[in-house]
Amino acid sequence: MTNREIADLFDRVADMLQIKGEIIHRIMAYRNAAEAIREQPRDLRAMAASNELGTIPHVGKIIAEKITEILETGELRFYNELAEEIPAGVIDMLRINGVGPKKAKLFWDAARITTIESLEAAARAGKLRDLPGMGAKSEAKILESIDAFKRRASDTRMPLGVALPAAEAILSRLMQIPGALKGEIAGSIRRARPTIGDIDLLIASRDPQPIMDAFVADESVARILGHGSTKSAVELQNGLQVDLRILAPERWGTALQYFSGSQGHNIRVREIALEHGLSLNEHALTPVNKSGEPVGEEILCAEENEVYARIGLPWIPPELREDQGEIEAARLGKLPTLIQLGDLHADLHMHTVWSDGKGTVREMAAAARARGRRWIVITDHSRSAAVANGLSIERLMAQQQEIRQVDAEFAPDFRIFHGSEVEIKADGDLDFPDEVLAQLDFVIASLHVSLRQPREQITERLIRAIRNPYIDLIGHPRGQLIPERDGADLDMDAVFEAAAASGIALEINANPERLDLEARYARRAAQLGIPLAIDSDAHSIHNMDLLRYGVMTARRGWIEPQQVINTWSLEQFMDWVKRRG
DNA sequence: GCCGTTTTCGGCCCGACTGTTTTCAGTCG
Repeated sequence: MTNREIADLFDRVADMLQIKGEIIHRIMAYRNAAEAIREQPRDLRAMAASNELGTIPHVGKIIAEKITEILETGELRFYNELAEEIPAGVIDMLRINGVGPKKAKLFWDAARITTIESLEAAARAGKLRDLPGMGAKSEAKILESIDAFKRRASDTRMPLGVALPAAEAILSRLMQIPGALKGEIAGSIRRARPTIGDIDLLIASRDPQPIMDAFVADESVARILGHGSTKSAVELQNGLQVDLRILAPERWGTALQYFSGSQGHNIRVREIALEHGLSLNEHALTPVNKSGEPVGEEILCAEENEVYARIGLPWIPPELREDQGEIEAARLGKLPTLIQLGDLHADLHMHTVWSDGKGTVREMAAAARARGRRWIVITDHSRSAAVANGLSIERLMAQQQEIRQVDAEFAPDFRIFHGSEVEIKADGDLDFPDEVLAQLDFVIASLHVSLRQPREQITERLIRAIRNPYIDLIGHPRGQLIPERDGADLDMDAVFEAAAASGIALEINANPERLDLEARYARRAAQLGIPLAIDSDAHSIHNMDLLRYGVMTARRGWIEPQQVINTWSLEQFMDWVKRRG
């Protein structure tokens, strides 16, 4: 089983324990462990072999034993026993908005309802309203939620690349309204999660009503879900839910801290606040005694850094707030200095009209220069990428002539180098022979085909490319597409080991459909000393603006500027390429 | 079930909203 499957299994255990009415802290222990396993970049199998499962946060002796059992037998007896007791459909009901463990158990016990379908039938027949704690309104709400559940194709989350521009557009319209003092996108967008469940907007104002009214009347709104004076929620045409909260500017700091999450991070922060005798919520810090009763005046925080400062911590960048070690690092004064967009001097991966791009070499160069880059590498597709109009060796050499010519026009302030995104073919061979690669300034190798090969085969295929001294960078190493395609089944420990040994760089592809390497792998790679590159993979001049998503992903992966080769000086970069051969 | 800047036992974040209730339980984030 993969890490993700094991994490899902523990979440399922938590669901079942919740329906059984187990104490919440035991349930949270399973949920915390599941989340930590999902974020773990190393294979649990390898960690189990070297007795390292206990180093994963929220994994103690008992859960480590359960992981070992799953790895050895392919199943978990504890889960099987629970599954025999509780019908699968009862767990499914938890996915209906408004149905939690208590309601699910009630429907099961009192009405013999064990599927979403029979829940819907019972609601339509008016049979739910008479159950204890239920009424006609609750029944109608459940029907509405089942409809909404069926409308959502699955548990689809929106790619960051769709959610962020939508959020920016709405927020900028709202900020035009007089009385809107400050505005920020909070929630998982601010933390740069690659997929987004809903948009959280925050505005500081002393006159919320006109802003709220404008929000629910916004051109992108399809449906109003709630419309209060400090909090409203709408659904957009594209199905995304947007929450807007408006609060007084003197409470901005606590509110932004709270609404940025993550939940796990906030729990840790609030625990630390309590150690300082302070109870933290979105409104303020309040001095409390041991029993949690208020013993003093509210402490207001107008800025987020004041919240952290009051509890003895430096401000923590939102991209790190996942309870993945940022609290410990903050306590020790060891938070990373995260990379910023302005640190990037170069873009090392882009396409032109020579293959499947929309811009000419000259147009791409001018656009990159206008965006503050100092050099670029043109990396069109290689010959076997027929659908992408891949270049034959003859066309590659003709392209080199054009690139040298345009480079001469732009030099010395701006440089254009000649590269290629060489296909790693299904049999593991590279698409161009070494003597052709040797004539290029910088070479990327990428997987595009046969991504579903068995783990051993595809891992070996990638490692062969990594060991080729003419390859400088592996493009989008895992081949994932957001939100619909998982990455290849690669043994990432082996990939990283080979990369560290060869000195090759790995890409954080900035295209929001890729964001590959994703943050947890980028963090692991950087820890192992593997250089990274952040590239737009632009197929048009507009695509160059996607670079920011790569930077957001890198920040989420704790990446500092010097770990990324496109932050280096041109001399340093050329030295590095030359030393690679 | 996890965890330790008082602790290896006894804690474990905090509030808004909703609907059903006469003061609270359940759900959600």
